[in-house]
Amino acid sequence: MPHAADSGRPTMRDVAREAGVSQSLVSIIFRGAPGASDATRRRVQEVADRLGYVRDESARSLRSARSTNIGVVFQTRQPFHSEMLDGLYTATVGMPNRLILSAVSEARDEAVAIRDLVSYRCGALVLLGPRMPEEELIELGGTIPVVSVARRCPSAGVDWVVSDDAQGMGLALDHLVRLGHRHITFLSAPVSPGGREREHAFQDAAETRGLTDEVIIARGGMTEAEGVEAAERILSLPELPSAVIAFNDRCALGVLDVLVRAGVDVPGEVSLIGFDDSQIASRKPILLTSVRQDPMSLARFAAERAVQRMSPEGPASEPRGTILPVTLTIRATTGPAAG
Amino acid sequence: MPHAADSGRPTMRDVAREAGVSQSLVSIIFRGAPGASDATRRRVQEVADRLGYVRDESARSLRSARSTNIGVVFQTRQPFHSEMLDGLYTATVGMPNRLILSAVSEARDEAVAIRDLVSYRCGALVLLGPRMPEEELIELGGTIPVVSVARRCPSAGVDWVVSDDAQGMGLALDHLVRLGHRHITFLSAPVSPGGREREHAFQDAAETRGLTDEVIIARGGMTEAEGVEAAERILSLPELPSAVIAFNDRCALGVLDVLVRAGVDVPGEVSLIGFDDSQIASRKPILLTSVRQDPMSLARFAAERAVQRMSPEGPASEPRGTILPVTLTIRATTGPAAG
DNA sequence: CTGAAAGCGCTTACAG
DNA sequence: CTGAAAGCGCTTACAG
Repeated sequence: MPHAADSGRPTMRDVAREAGVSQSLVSIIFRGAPGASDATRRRVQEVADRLGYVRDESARSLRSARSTNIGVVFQTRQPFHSEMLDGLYTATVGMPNRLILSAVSEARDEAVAIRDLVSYRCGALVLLGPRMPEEELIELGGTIPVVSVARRCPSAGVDWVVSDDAQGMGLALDHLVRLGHRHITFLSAPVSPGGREREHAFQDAAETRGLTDEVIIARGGMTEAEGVEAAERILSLPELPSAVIAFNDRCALGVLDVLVRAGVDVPGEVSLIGFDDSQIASRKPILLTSVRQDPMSLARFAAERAVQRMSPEGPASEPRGTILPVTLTIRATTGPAAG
Repeated sequence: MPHAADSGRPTMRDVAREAGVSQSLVSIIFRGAPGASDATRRRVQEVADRLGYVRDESARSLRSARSTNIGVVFQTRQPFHSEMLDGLYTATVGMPNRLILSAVSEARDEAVAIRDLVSYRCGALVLLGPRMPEEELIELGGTIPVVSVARRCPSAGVDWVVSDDAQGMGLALDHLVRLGHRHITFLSAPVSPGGREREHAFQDAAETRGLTDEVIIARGGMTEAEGVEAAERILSLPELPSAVIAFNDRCALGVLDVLVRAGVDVPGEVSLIGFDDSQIASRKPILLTSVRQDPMSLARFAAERAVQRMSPEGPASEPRGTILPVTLTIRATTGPAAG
């Protein structure tokens, strides 16, 4: 009387029967475990393909002693998150670990996204730019291995990987100073993940270079719209800064749009630098000079660390925080200071 | 000797023991099935929350007679897909159906993305702008209920939902004609999902309005970069068209960037219309006139149809294709024809 | 390699 | 409501 879960999908049992082997052997083959000859592997694989067999992930995951799934929380509408997703998929090609995605969007907050991943037996979580309070992040890290990407976490229980904002700011400022700029405005986004760090990095870098009095920190943001507003405020000033560093590329794009339309020559009158070096930065005719955070490296690191933490042999205690180097991609929005 | 799957996560059994009820009852409560008083529901829920219980989705999904999971294939780097993801999450709030995401990216093709969803026991698939050959799409539809979004499929075995391109083109052309435009260029993207339909819609709409001789179909594309190239070709012509309709907003943005920088007055010299009315279209200072495809409506329809097809009582045969109406959002890139 | 077995955490009927 | 039971499709050890 029980059920009729019969979706018609073939099971391992079907493959085994059809190939004339035991079900255990099929399992061995699909897990890539030792215990089958190459010839048998090929034959069974062929039968499976012919039947259209797809291993049931729910059953595998339920029965497995260790979970090897990596849960990924990302935000829709964040192009940089999309690039990191690409990187995560690339980084896990050929690995037995599967990526389980969970999006944060208007109708779905981070807590729900995380709970969903837990319910799918993820062995570790990769959180892209998590926005939850720090206490919650730390608490979560006590439950399950967590890798926070693009946000630091001062706890021994949470791994994190960020780009080197201090280095990035140094590169940006050195580039500008070399071009003769001194009146430089940084458009900050203190409420975003990693926003405070980037602001401090700017302050420190300016100080080190003796620019403290000539430098301004102004309200920016992490979206194009906020960049637009910031640019409008800048245009209303009695004097334009000679260079602007934006919190990220999206903000820089908003600024650029407004400046170009206002007839401001970029970089003739104002130089502009973004952060991320996202796909759009390299696009003609934008050609934005930008501090390059490599989404691929961030993703690869996050995936590797997640896998390490899941495995029993993994390093249980090791530096939890990692800072990846950045580079400056110089394009067409920076040039010699006017005058 | 079996395993040590003990992740420490509490199970239904733990909740039952702690709450002093049977495991069956906890299951009833978590499924929202009848058979428990409100008071008991509250009490058990409290215990579950206290223990940090999260229902195991692998087990639920494995044991359930019918799968209610909706698998979603989307493309990273497609902002419109992100908007539809938001819509899908919004549309499924409060429904028992869960969304399982699977991305198509550089390192991961559509076939792999789909296979992954099958392995997670999805009861139906929602494919955003599928790019596979039509035969494969039809074959897939024979295996599992499929809803193709933004691409038609002439088969009784596949549901699809698209925006009304014919209506959209009509709205766009009427708007332009009313403003006095006759020399109108359409930037096409024939290889993209739904690309051919949109091109035909333009041709038909132009014909209906007696514009056949004054209208041009040129190479466009679905990315900003292709829009940039198209705009550069347009600028090299002896005479500018009086209006341009782009395949989508991304293409239109590339065009707009180039025109603005070339000192072309938009809409003074050239009017510009996009398709999608994506978030970025409404952004200052872009303010792109665009044919509005509502991602929310597309998503809601896709989710509802997927649920219908999964349920045994669902309409087994009904119109499979649905065309949703569009609107024209008029902003700042369209104006009276010059002269 | 085979074969029989246990069991992951649930859902699902069923008798009380 | 309870309680005992079967079983989803796998993984995992174990004796042969």
